[in-house]
Amino acid sequence: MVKSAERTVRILEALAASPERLTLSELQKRTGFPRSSLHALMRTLVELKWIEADTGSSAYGIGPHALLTGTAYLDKDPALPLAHDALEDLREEIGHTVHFARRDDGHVLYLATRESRDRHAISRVGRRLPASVTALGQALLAQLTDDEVAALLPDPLPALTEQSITDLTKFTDELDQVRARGYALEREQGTPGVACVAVAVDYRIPATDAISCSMPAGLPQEEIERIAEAVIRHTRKFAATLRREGIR
Amino acid sequence: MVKSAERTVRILEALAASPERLTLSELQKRTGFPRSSLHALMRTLVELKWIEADTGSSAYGIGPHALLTGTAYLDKDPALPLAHDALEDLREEIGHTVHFARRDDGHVLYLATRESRDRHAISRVGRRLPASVTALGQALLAQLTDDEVAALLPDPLPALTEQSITDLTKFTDELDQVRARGYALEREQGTPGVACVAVAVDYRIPATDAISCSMPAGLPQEEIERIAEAVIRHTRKFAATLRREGIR
DNA sequence: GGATGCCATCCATATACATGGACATCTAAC
DNA sequence: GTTAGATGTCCATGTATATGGATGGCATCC
Repeated sequence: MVKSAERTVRILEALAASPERLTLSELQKRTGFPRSSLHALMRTLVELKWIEADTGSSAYGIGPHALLTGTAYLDKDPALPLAHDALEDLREEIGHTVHFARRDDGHVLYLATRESRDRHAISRVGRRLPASVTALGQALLAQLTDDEVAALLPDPLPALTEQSITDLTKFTDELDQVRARGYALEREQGTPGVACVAVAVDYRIPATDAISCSMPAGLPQEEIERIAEAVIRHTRKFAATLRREGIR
Repeated sequence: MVKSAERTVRILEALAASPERLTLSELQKRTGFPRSSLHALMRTLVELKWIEADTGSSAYGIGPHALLTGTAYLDKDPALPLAHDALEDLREEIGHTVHFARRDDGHVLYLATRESRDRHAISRVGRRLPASVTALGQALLAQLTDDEVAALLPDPLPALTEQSITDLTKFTDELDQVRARGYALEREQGTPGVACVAVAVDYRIPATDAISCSMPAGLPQEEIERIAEAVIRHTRKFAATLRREGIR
C-alpha cells in the first residue's frame, strides 16, 4: 500500500461522508493522520481541485474533479447496457416497472428503472437504504450466512412502514424463505402500496447486481409467483450473458 | 505537491477520461509514470476499490468508491438549495423552463432543470458540451478576453445545427454583444426549435454558475428581452444571496 | 518451438515524503 | 490585554517510497 495514495482516498472518503465541510482539526480526528502530513496532502488536493477550500480555507469539502471522475464509473460499467436489454425484455413480458441495481458494501451504486417503453431513469446513486426493507437488500443478504447478516445489520432493524420487519431473528427467518424460494419478496416494507420481487445475480459478495420488479401490493399470490418466476428467468439469462462476455 | 497524491488523482482522471478500460502499459503512456511506480499505486487503489481490475487484472477501470465519493459533491454544494429557490421564483415569473448550471473548466458539473412546479431534475453531470453553441457557454466565455477565448476554443468551431457559429471572429463579435447587453442569447445554435437566454454569475474564472431560460425559438424580440431582463434580475439576486451567505 | 509483447512481481538504492515541533496569525472568550 | 484554540507555514531528519532493471508467467503470432 502506498501510504500517500491510501491517505488521499481516506481523506476524500472522510470529506464525502461528512454532511458538512470539515476543518483540518476535524479531519485529523477522523483520519488519525498527523497534522502536518494532512496539511501537505490537503494543499495538493486543493490545487488539483479534488478538494474545495472555503475562502479563507478553514473548511474543506469534496471538489468538482472528484465528481467528474467518479461519475465516469456509470459511463463505463459494461454490465449496464446488457442490463438495459434484460430490463426491457422483462418489462415487456410482465408489464410492471422493473429495476436493475448494483450494490456494493451496502451502497446502491445505481438504480436503473424502466417504467415503460419510453420512461427510464438512473437514480439514487450512492444512497444508503436500509437493506432489510428492500427486496433488493434481502436478495443480497440471502447470499450471506446468518452470522454475517447479524454482523452487518443493527438490532432492532429500522422501520420505514408498519410492515417493516424490526426483529433480527424474524428477518433471518425471512432470509431462509428467500433462499428456499429463490427470490426476495417485500410487501410494503419499504414503500406503502408497493410490493417488490428481487433476484440477485449470484456471484461474489459484497458487490452484486440484482434485477427486481415492483408492483401493486394487492396482487394475488399466483400472479406474484408468475412474476417472480419471470424475474428469476431473466436474471439467470442476464447472469449467463455476463459470464459469456467475461464481465464481473 | 505530494507526488503520490498527485499521481493518484492523475491515474483516476486518466481512467475516467478513457472510454475503455486501460492496461498498465496504456496508463503508462498516458500518465508518463514509471511502470513499477504505477503498479504499486494501482495495487493500492484496487485494494481500496477506487479502481476496478478485470478478472486476471490486465485492464483497469474507475471503481465504485470513486463514484460514491464523487457524487457527495452534489449533496454538499451550498449553492444548490439557494439556486433551487431562485429557479422557482424565476420560473413562476416567466413561465418557461429554467436551468441552473455550474461549469468548471469547460465541464458542466450539473444542470438543474425546472420545467414546472413538480417536474425538476439534475442531469448531464460532467458532460462536455461545445461551449460556443450554448447560451450558458457564451455567458461564461464573455467573462474572458478575446485572447483567452481564442486559446480555449478550436477554430473552426464545431457546428451542431445550421445556426451554429463556426467562425471564431464572428463568435468573438457575438461575445461582444453578450457583454454589451448583459446576457447571452442562443437561437437554435444548440437545439433546433429552442432559444436560450443565459446570465452567468460574475466571479472568478474558470468556475462559474449561471442561470438560464430556454424557450421556443420563435418568440418576438420584446418578449425575449423581457425574459432576459428577468433572468438578469434573478441572477443578480442569487449572486447577492451567495455573497451574503459567504458561498463561493 | 521460438520470438514477441504483454503482464505481475521482486529488489537495492537514491530520492522524496512524513513527521513533530516551532512560529506567526487569527479568532473567540474571558 | 490576555489566554486558549484554531489555522497555515516552515524545517530537519528518519523513514517510506520511487524507480530501473531483472525475473517468471502467459498469451499471441510466425
